[in-house]
Amino acid sequence: YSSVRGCMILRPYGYAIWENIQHILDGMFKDTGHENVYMPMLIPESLLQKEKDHVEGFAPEVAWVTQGGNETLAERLCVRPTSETLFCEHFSHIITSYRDLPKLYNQWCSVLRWEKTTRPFLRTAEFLWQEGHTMHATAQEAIDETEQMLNIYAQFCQEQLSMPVIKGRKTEKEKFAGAEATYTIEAMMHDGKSLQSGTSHYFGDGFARAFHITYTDKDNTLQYPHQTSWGVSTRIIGAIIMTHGDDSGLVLPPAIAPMQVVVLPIAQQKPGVCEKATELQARLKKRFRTGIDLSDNSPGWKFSQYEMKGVPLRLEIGPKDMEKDQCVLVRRDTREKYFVPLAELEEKVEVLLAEIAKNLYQRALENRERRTWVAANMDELKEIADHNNGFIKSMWCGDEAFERKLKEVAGVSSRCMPYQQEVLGENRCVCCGKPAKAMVIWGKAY
RNA sequence: CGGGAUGUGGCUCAGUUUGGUAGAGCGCUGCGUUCGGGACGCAGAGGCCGUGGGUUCGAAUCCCGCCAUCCCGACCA
Repeated sequence: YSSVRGCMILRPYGYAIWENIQHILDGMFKDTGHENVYMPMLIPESLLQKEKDHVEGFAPEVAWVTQGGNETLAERLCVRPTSETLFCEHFSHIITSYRDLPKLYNQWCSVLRWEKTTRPFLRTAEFLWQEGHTMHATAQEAIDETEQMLNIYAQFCQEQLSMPVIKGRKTEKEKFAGAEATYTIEAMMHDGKSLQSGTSHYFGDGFARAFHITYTDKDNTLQYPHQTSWGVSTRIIGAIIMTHGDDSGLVLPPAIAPMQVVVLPIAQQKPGVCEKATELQARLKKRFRTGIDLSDNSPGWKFSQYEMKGVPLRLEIGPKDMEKDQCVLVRRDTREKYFVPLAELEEKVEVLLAEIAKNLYQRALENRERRTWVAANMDELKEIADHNNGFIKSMWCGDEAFERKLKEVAGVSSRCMPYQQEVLGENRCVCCGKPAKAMVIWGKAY
């Protein structure tokens, strides 16, 4: 934390993780036709007020700028908690014809929310994120965009972060302020608590109407465009820590690890060892993010240090190895040791990094499956929730009152209605026994 | 925002009950010996005891306000 309440400092190693995440995601956004822009950090109050649900949702947690220099401002400005309103105002100026659509914008920035309770990474007052904002001619196009971006997030989490996620839709109670529908990827942490790891919203034309964004269609009729927004934040770093970490510290997925391999000399005072270690680092650097530690800390200290930092692979090189023209590779996830002929080093590193990514995914998936239950009625659900953290699947009639009730009696909230719906038991609501509308996953959230 | 707890070298904490010149371990600096799972010896540096006020001859210690952090709950999208 910094000296400002709830605000976190990202030091180089942590920021490097974010940069790697940014780089991969940004590529995925651009591959699907999105362009980066930058909007101001400040929003005039009148602009924030334009969409009723939106302002009601965010007003309690925005910070205000009321003074510039020595002058009190005629209109106060809020520090953006999210930028829908700024994008909408801008869209209202630049969209006039169907030829102007779609607009596929994204921005990387930080936002500020005056949270009552903060938690490092998971809920900080200011946090880094990307927010995509898009405008489309038709509802269907916007719905497809919402889904496409959710799929990109899910793919990123599963393939790059080795983090299984459940794609689904949020209930009315849990959806974004001003959205018609909110979609989410829900991940389960090591301790069974769930974390919303990314969201994608479909707005319909609600904001467009509030901000008077219109375009002329091919047949010369005035239309409202349909809108989406979607975001992933530094919270995802918290998700990585809590999905894969163990008692020795971080375990980082190779794709985003600032250092994929760390080269550690053994008996480094012996002639040639440091030179050999440096040479191996230089070799590996051509293909992998590779670090080296030539400090005079003991080897044991270094082992612990880089395990704590979650470096996926450790390379040990000492006099005994040099005699045999080999080195030792040790995996962070399983701590397995491999004696590797130097001629095969790059190939072995490549294979092991891929195996680590796969194994991390499997482990996380197994943890999630082990902690997933089905509840047929409220008593069962409470019984499960009282003794476990995890996902509880059950049928639900759609009544919001029951969401509040379950929060009250069992401490769980609805995480999502998964895309992959199932019909459990006799398809009756877990609370009232009436015919159900959807299967919901309940859980304790961070 | 409610209930509870805590702020003392970089970190973890003792000292506060019973007011009397600020302590430990780790870390840090230098030198030497070590080095295949968090090495060791010697010598050093480092603190307006969260902050503002009050009581007192004297406050880390007692009283009041504020700020921050942690746990539980509410809020959260």
